[in-house]
Amino acid sequence: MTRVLVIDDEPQIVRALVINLRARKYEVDAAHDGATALELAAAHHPDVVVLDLGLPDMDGVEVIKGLRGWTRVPILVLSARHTSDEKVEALDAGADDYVTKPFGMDELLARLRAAVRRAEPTGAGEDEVLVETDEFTVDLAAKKVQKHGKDVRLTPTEWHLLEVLVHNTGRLVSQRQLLQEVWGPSYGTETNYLRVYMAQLRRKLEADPSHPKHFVTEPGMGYRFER
Amino acid sequence: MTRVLVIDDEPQIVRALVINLRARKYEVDAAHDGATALELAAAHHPDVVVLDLGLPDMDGVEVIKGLRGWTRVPILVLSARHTSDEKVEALDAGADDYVTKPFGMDELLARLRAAVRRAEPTGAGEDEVLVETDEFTVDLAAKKVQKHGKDVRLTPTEWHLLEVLVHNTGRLVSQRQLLQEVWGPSYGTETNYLRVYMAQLRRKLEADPSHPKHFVTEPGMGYRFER
DNA sequence: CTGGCGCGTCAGGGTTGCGTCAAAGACGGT
DNA sequence: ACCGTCTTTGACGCAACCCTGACGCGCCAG
Repeated sequence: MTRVLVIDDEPQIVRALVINLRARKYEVDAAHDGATALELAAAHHPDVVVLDLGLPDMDGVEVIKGLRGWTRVPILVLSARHTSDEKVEALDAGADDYVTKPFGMDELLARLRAAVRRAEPTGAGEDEVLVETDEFTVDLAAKKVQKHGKDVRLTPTEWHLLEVLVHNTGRLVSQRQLLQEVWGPSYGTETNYLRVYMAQLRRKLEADPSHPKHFVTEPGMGYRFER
Repeated sequence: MTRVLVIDDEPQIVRALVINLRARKYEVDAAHDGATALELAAAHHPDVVVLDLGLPDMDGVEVIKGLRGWTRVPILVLSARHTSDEKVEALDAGADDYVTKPFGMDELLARLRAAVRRAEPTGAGEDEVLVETDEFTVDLAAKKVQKHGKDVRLTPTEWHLLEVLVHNTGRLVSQRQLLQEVWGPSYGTETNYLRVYMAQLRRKLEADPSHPKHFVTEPGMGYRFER
């Protein structure tokens, strides 16, 4: 059974979607704001997400990024905005499709089927949501890190950096790529940022920060996360 | 480089698409009817297809089915028809997205990026990026070298040199080419650099550095990497 | 035999890059 | 408006890397 997560703050839209989806034998969760949506997604691992960009608590694009931090689940965006910019922004943030309101239910369902269909066969190669080392654990979905069972507090930038590194476990990530993914495309040479934040990550996570086992420096090239 | 196949019978639309795509460094093929489209797709294996449903020789949906018979390449449908039925039919036939004309070029390009992005593999089913010899292995994706199972640390220049040689496994690479690829286009005669760094590579990777088996010198010409 | 050429090896010095610390600046919440 | 947290920026020491020059060896031609 296909699990759908519907995120929208307008009750009548949610109701219409839920009714139609349930009638077609989908399993449906609903959230009316971004925070609970991210929680639900982490807890239930839906097969597809329907997301309204106009949420009360946070920007819809932030929800997309939050999901894309740990999963490749198809995201179908709903929005009342017709402007090209909004669409481009959402799609480039990681959305798979963009439907403007008002929408035809038939079309939405067809787009949903298309999104689920192309995700299916890839579903076998599951992404690791929980990455463990001998001394700490990274939960990409819950955005939580534990060291010897105790929660570790990371700042947003620290987390983002960790996320990129863990996504490429074992692979070398160039300093340029790290800077552009964490700080934005206009960065690329500010390697001092990396030095500072790598030091903080190591101080918080490594057993011996001055002799890192998991956050390895490859001088002149980049950094590598080793399990 | 990403290969795009554009299928449309209206010359001005094809021209607009081709110009925009080429400007963004896509490799573009164009077909103006379904039959040649299917041929081109089979011959060139595009990474994404942009398909106008209104073709002179056959129904666009037939083109979709024809493609879906053997490939999962993302298909982005263009159409002047706004009716829900048409969209549903195309999407259920196997299309990935449906854009109605007139369309905004920005939006189309964003949808194209989204389609290409999700088709990209992550991590697992990768290309052949592992080169093995009897004594060491080179992982081009992770930028990692192991000798008898133990990691070997290479400096950036050493790695870069190795990369060029491995990319041309079995072929002779001229000293000029090596110098220009590793040190930059203004170099070409500083063969002493090569001597020093080849020696270091051999010392780190060869079983008997003074009698190299894999990093072969072709006197006066260049070097060759043999598996 | 001898000189020249190309290649391999080695070691020293200038330079770059990294880790660390500290402090100033920006931001958000109370 | 104040305060705490996070981010940015600068300075410094140290290690590693890159370049360079010198030397030895083998090969070939004169």
